Amino acid sequence: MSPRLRVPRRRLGGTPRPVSGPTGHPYACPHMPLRAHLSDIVGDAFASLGLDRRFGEVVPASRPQFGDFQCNGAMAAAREAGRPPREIAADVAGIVARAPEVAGVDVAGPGFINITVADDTLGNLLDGLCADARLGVPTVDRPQVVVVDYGGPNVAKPMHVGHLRSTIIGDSVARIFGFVGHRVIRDPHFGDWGLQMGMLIVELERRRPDLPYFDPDYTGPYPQEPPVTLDDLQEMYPEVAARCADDPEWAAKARRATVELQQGRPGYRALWEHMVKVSQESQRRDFADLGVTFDVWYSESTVHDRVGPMIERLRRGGFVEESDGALIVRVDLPDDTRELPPLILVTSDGGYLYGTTDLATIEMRVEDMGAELVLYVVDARQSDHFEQVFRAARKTGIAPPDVGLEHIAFGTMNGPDGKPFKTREGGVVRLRDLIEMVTAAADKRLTEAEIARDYPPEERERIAQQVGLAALKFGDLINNRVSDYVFDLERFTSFEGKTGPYLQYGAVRIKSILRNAADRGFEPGPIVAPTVDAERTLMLWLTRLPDVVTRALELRAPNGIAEFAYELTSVFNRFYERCHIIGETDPGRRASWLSLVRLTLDEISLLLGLLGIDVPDRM
RNA sequence: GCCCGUGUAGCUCAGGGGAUAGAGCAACUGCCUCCUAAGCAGUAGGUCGCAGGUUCGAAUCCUGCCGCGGGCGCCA
Repeated sequence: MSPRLRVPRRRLGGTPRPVSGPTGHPYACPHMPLRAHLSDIVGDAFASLGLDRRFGEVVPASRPQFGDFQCNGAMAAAREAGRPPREIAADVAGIVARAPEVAGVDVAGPGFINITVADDTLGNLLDGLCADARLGVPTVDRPQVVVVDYGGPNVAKPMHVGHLRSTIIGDSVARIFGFVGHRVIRDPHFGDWGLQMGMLIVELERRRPDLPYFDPDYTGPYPQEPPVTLDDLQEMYPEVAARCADDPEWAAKARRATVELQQGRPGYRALWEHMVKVSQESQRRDFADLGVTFDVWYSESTVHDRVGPMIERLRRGGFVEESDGALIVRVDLPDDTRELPPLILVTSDGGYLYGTTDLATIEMRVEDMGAELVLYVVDARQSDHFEQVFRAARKTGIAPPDVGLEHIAFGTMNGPDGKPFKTREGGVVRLRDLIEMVTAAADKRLTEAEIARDYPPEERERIAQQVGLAALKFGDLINNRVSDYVFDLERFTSFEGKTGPYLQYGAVRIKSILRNAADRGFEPGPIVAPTVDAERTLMLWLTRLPDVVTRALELRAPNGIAEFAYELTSVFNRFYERCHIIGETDPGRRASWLSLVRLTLDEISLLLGLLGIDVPDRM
């Protein structure tokens, strides 16, 4: 079983309510997309034969030589109708052929209904799209407050390639939700309250026992200057983590320090503030360089003050029990086919775990932020954790039934050996280094391109950044979200073929055409019926945007958008080769083409925008 | 052991009931007196892990098996 991605559905056998929020999306729809319109026409035909109109569902043709769209409903309807599918198809085709939007209908094979759209319908439709700022994409009729939790930086842990996926996918998902009209709140949800803090405290104490943070009797003000740099922290963390793994005594020390920090020991709190600040400064810079922004910068510690009352309320509600000295919420269900451990609220030594803060964070998001849907863009390996947290939130009423909680899981970035990616030295690749590598590669390519010779240095630099980031983001987003994939630096620094720069290049070509046209005084005009195959194909593809965005929204997955953006660009490039716009002597056709390519530019820009990728003016 | 994910061209990956399974890279052949060649056109490359089942139709859904990755009470 287990398909990869599909429209969210009930995932928990026997869970009283689905984890997902309502995902139905009746749209307030100003421009009926072409495919939906044809489905209506064909659906009417089925209905007039006394059959379910849903058999009329039309999809883009799988074999373009037979038509623009196809309907496979006749085969499906055959049993119900008690008639041969080809007969049904022929009847439907006869009716559909009368529609003015339809230029031709054929029945093929066992009962495929192939539809060719009328050229003037296509021209009119595209001309209408030019006037629509949303390019045909409807907004949801019931906007929701959607919290997107992504990025996942932790104190002291440098951002590495693992953070890339969460950051880029989360950013794109947030953009998609925002574009269709939801009110999106982006929150990186810093990890600043867990055991890693205790580890860092005891490690620093081991190295610098003289510092006042560790003296319980010290009362005076603590130093303003941070006692550690980010480099110190990043060097300390792996060392102490390894020691705690080997030595139970150190692990116990770290847990004790964590509890004392959480309980407010002044020296630890002062130290903690320094460590948080030092880490965040660098991480904000990384996010900024990726072009990724957040609306709030909350963290685990943000909800610390509500943890106590929350636990008290859960205790009174009878949701909590004690087990081996810890306070837990049981989340297993009678018909589970596996063992799901309870959520631990308070450890046996009095500390809070990230499940505790996650639960309190849901409470905050619901009560204070008005969240109706929360999306957690986090590594698939944490799916059990979210299952526990979501079940606990449902069971305790912290998440009301109409609030959606979804784990937007993604696969691991592996090395060539199929294991999570590591450098040759065994370390992780830092995000910062990765950004620099792709930028350098883009700069190199720019040097090779003659056209960039006379660009001002600042523009060159900006182009190199935009192109490098495009390669990086597209290289990740083109992958299916839940699949693991192999990290290949060559792919991220390659600018040919199915890459981000290929899309930017297509868009840049259009900008160049539009500039050249303007220089010659050529104005865009009404889009008219196509006269060339490549032009017609481009038009057809341009009508597909709404379906693509809708599907990406439903799946919470950007790769369909990346895929379509590539295909659209590819279709444009064929048109570009075939039809020379500036050289076109028929003024009406030239004006139509100018509008067509401008529309193409708008669509590519929109799609790239949803992926978090900018388009330079030239490259 | 139980649970989750995954297996498609030499490589990296799309596609998840519909016609002859796609793309990029790598290989090979062409195309810059013409809007940017980061491009375009073409050739070659596949028992969709294996075996059953459901269906008019299966890479896609179901069952079993095999390989790989991951998770499984006080880490995040």
